[in-house]
Amino acid sequence: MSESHNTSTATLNRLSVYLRCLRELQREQLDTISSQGLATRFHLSSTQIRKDLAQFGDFGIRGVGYQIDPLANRLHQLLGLDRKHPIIIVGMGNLGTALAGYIGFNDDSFEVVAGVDCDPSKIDRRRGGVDVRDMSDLEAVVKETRAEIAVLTVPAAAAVDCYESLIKAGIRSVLNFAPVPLQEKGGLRLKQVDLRTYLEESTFLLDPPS
Amino acid sequence: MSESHNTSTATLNRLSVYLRCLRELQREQLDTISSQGLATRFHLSSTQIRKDLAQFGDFGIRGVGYQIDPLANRLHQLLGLDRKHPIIIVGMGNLGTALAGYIGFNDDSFEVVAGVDCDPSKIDRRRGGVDVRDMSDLEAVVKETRAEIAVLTVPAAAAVDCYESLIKAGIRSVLNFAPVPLQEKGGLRLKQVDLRTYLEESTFLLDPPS
DNA sequence: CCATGTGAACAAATTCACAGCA
DNA sequence: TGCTGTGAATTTGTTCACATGG
Repeated sequence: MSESHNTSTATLNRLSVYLRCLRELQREQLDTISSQGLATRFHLSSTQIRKDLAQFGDFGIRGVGYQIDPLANRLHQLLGLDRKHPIIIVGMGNLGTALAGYIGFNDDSFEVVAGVDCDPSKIDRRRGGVDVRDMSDLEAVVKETRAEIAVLTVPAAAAVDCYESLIKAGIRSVLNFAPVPLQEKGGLRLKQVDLRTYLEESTFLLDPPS
Repeated sequence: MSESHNTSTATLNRLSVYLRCLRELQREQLDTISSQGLATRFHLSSTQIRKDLAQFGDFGIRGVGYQIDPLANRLHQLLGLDRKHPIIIVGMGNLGTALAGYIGFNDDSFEVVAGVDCDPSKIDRRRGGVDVRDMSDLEAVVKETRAEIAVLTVPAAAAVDCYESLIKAGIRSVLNFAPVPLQEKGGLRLKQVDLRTYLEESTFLLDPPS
């Protein structure tokens, strides 16, 4: 019902999940689904589904549930997936190259438009299906490709500098895979994807202390 | 001070970050640091640092701060990093191969002991520095290597089946990179690392609705 | 006197429970 | 009747403020 956007990250992540669930239901030719149906099918919480969705309008039909197609369309649009987002990969090592191939594969909302690196042996070649450009041309690459999102996959030692460069170049959102905590600043969105932390979370929980 | 483990994921992730910060301070030959010092240096919250650390004992010295070496050692131990954790990679495509090289690089707490895949052209070769074994030998591989943690990097369509197999094979913790919501069950730890969701979070926030 | 450790206040997120509509 | 949408209750997490101890 509300129109202002103070949606939490947690809610946002769930919207993304809901959309994926709906896509699956669409493949099964279903027409409507109740919050309870979604919940049991995909191990979610029905109340939470209703709360999350109600933030953006009254989609549901009481006594019936949600119409899958319109709801999926609305989520698609809400998440900004109705236009193509150009992405650059910063650091075309193995991980960067793998992600370049991974993102945008079978997807028409995201496109990896370039990689950048500072290793001369990689520059001006194709890797992972994208052209690799010189890191020192970053600003030009961003301008040229209108990239909004950067995936940061450089070694830890280079992460802070690269991050600063990305800000200067006008990137608006960064997914950081380097195990270095960067700080969100200005209007820039930052998401830390920290494999090391995830593994350490596991090992703590595997045999908890005392 | 408490001895029972009901530590939240959020706290756990922060412990991992604290340890990394302490490592940096160690490289700078520092001896002690106050919660305030840590906070301003690394853009954290001093109160939260104290609350988080106090859960595991009284490490700090009032009026002084924390002794870096003992605290780092304790966190290292708490996080289970004082022994080596064998990891298998399930799905040795580009992403799996890249992660195989990435994890365990320069690290003595984690070791990738094998990859598994069902593509015959990959099986029994080395990729990303590890031996690739046949997915159908999973149980044997897990037994042999005593792997506790699995990194799941198979295509979406295969994720659920592979996950089930991992449970059967006795894996205790899974890091899932496939864009498929799996459900945590039994004593098994599950962590979703969903690139797609992260990107969609970005695009929502880049131009929020209405 | 300074910085920790912590109870108490506050804020955020989740779950409950039910009124109201198709 | 069945399921949504939502206030109210609860749980969880964070911040404040200060008593306590080196």
